[in-house]
Amino acid sequence: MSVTLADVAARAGVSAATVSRVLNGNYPVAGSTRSRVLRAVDELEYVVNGPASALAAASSDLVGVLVNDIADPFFGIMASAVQSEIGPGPDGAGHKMAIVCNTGGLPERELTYLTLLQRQRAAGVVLTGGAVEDPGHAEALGARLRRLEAAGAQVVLCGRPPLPEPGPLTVTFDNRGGARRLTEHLLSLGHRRLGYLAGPAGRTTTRHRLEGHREALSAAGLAGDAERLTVQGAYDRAAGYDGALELLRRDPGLTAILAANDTVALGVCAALRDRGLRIPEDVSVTGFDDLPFAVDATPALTTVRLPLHDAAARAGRLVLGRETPPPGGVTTFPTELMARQSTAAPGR
Amino acid sequence: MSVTLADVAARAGVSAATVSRVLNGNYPVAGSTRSRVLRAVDELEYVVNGPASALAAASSDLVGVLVNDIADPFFGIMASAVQSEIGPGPDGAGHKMAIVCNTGGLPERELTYLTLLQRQRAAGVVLTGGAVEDPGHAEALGARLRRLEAAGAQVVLCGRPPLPEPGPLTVTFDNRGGARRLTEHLLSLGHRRLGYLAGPAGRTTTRHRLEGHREALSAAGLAGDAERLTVQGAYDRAAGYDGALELLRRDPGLTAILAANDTVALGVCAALRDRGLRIPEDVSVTGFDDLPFAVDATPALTTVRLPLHDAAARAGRLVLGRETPPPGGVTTFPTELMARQSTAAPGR
DNA sequence: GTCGATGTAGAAAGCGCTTACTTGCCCAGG
DNA sequence: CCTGGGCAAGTAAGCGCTTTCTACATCGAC
Repeated sequence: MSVTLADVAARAGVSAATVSRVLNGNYPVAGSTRSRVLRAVDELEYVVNGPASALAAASSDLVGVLVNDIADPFFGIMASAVQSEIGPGPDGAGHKMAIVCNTGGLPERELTYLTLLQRQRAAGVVLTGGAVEDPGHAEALGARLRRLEAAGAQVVLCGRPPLPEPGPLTVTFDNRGGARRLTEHLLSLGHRRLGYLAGPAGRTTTRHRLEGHREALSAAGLAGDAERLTVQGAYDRAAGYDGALELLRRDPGLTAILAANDTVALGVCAALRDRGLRIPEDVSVTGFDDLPFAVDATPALTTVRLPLHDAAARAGRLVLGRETPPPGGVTTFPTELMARQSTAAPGR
Repeated sequence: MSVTLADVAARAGVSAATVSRVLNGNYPVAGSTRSRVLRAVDELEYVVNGPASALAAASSDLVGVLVNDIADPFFGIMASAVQSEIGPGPDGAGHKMAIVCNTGGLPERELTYLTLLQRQRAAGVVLTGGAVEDPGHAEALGARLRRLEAAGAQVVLCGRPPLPEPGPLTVTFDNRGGARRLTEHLLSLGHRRLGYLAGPAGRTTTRHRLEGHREALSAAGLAGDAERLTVQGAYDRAAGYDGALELLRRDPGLTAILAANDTVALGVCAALRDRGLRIPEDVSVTGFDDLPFAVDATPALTTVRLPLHDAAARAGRLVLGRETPPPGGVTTFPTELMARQSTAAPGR
């Protein structure tokens, strides 16, 4: 039915072992034999049986990439970067493929997918996105990751904080510093009444950004207001819309709103506009992440750039063992303030 | 080292065959035996060896999803929809996983990935995005798809036109009708000098949208202008920016620009703004696709909504054989005009 | 009381590859 | 001229599952 190694071997007049060695290139084969085999492969249109080779070699060409939501460019960019590191390059070489798993941010789903990846005998797994801060889940997750590693998979966390030692390799962002600088930027413009839309509760990303924000406020002697003007919500547009209205209710005179991310910021802008408030004249708005659309918003969003592509590419290299990890296994990427037109000195 | 079927069988006091049958549930097993086996599975934390089972069963739990660029929400939305159909549901059941392949729109890469998917013995493949209209590539692609199908994979095209009979199952959009209605909308507002940014040459999506556009122009007796005011370009923001400037050069008095898609439209808006032109007072702008950010643009983009999620979900069901295809195998989804604030009667 | 269904479980033969081990060969050194 | 080392290729034993075929009860029916 389908062409096998043995067929190729027969055609080339060699043994199956030799064909395998030519194909895997990890054993000396004479030049003439090699070319005879390759010709036979070509003529028969032979395609390796991946499962068979994974079974025999006890490891597959598959790398799992866990994301909260692949439709969100935040994760799409990271998935794309991982894939371009592990997949076939411009030369067509490289056989690894990415299994993208949409967890929807749900802890159980995360565990389910990790088991499925172990079942596929994945060569590695990249976990992107912030982690859920539930002790129970953290433990279950840690156990699952250890089992994966025991099964021979390389685990890399990307964009989430390191797990307690000895945890998996980690590539993360300085969320806290970014949030601090963003807040300092607004403070330096003269803002004193800042609303903060914090993102979903119980996630590390949310907490780190909030900490950075409060750090800056405390340094400016505004710690008291922080509690009152912080609203939790999802990482989506609707949360931004509703959250902005809620903040205005709590303090109709606030002059700036920091959104949990760029998408939330869009919702904030829509709400402010519907309320007849101008940006930035009446209220300054900031995002976070610097996704491609941030620069196209009107006004262009002041935000914090995360080097999503670079970080995920590095995660991709680490998962393949193509890059040596730093001592401790944790790489933290800096974040950068992108001051644009959605922030200005308070005008009211 | 790792727990196998045999270990589970030993622990449950049954044969490996029985364990396999319990796990696959396609053969009668007595209730008491079944529960003994499941307990053993639990106690030993047994995880099926996917490659081994794929080898023995001659088909894996993997479904390939080819996209041009996973970082683009257009594809992200489709990938997400496919995944939610095939992957583990809310109940945790379902074992299929999606291998997302970024082709970058490159024909060779497309072929490379299809071979890789065949190598993985993928149960199915969903090809999204417009096809390249090169006869050579079309043939190579057709051959590759036939080989995949011969190898037992179910192939589904999603968002690209059907291949000549007997081609694979297809789910597609009425791009032409959408473009026609969009153009009619502008014509009915009174526009007579319309610029068109057509997207990359040699792709079916580009051609179909262009045809719809010209259809409407011809019906209005404006066929002559069409040629002159059409500019080809990429599907990105920069193409929109440059294209808009080029169109203004060709006809400084044009009153509307139709962009190849929403992302391109953002570039158009930026260029117009830089030129000091107001939207829609001076120039109306339209997008295509109705991606989430379209409604957040300022002004909100008039565009054509493609039911990306529904179409891709259907593709996901078709690829698993969970939905019976219509006779002929082609489903065309309608598109819908979303008239928003970026279009208005010409004001100059 | 015997016989064919019927329902449940086991035995064993692969699935197509990888890889440790073995073999055969050629050539340099004694 | 013989021998030992090194290279290239072959042999064959699995890898962990699925599935066909077989075995054996149990059971209702004649």
